[in-house]
Amino acid sequence: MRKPDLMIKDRVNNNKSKLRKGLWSPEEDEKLMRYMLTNGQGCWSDIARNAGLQRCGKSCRLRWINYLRPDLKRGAFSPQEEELIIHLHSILGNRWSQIAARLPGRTDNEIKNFWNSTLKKRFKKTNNSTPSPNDSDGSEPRDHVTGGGVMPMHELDIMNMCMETFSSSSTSTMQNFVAGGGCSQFDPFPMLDNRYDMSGAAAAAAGLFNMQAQVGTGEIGFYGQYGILEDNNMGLERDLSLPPLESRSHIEENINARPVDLKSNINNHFNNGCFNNTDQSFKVENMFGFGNHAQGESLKMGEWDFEGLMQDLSSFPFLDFQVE
DNA sequence: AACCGTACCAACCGCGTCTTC
DNA sequence: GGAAGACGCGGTTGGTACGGT
Repeated sequence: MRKPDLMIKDRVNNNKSKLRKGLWSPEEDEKLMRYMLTNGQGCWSDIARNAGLQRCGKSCRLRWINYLRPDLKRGAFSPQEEELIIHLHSILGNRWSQIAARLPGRTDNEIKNFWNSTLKKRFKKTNNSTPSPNDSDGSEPRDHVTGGGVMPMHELDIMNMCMETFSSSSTSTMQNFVAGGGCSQFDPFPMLDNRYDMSGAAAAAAGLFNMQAQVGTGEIGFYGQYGILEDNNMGLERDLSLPPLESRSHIEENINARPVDLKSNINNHFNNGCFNNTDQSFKVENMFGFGNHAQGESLKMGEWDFEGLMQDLSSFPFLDFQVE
């Protein structure tokens, strides 16, 4: 993208509003990063002001969510992630945030871009048809196939993939998953929450920072998130209809890309127990993100069909680990 | 080497929803 | 109850990278 020094023009253009637009400079990134790590998330317009950024809160929010968040996974989508995106899109349509919620470390923007730039074209080429019936505009989920008969090939692939994924983990894995939450006394990433935390027994066994929970490589990751959908032990059935968002399993590799001081800051923070998955005092609300999406609230607009949807999803063979 | 077209992606914009006063 | 501000989402834009000619 544009080099920071080429943004002078932008700066000049935006003198009137005093608010910068365009690409973020490394200095701005660092300011925002520092502020978020020190103060945590709050009102975005306050964050923008207090962090000394001449940006609107909206811009700060976007930058944080799409780029600075330590748990973001960068790089190409794995074939398994592609499959999952295709599958979820066939069900959810262009509800990128909901799709992203099931792909650890991926943002809605990233998935949206990937869909529009890659998958859409690929399907046009190979199929002369759309990747999913939603592709036409995607705003409305189609009737999904679980009740209806023919299962598209990619869904069979996903089933196979997930069966492999859980062939050695199944129920106990998911119980561990649910029981293995982290703690959070100070969380600079309230939006991320510990709900993403701990991709199951693998995490419990290996420890977060040693675990390379590569999404789509067979470790428990995003598929596992479905696993808590019907875990009634927590009495959270309804809330669990919105499974966890991203895991933090890629924090370390992202941290490594940060300036040293920030890196140590983050490490200190996490080592101080926030991701200590042996902490038995974990909070349910942290684990499941009551701070945000799944706040135990009523379904919001646009989620009206989601519960039923997920119920249908639970009928997928590859989700059988839930009820074994 | 220069040009062109395409792919990719960061960021903005507009709108709907939620929250607060 | 209504207005204002904040937030979140999806669509779109615009710039850079890259490959082909």
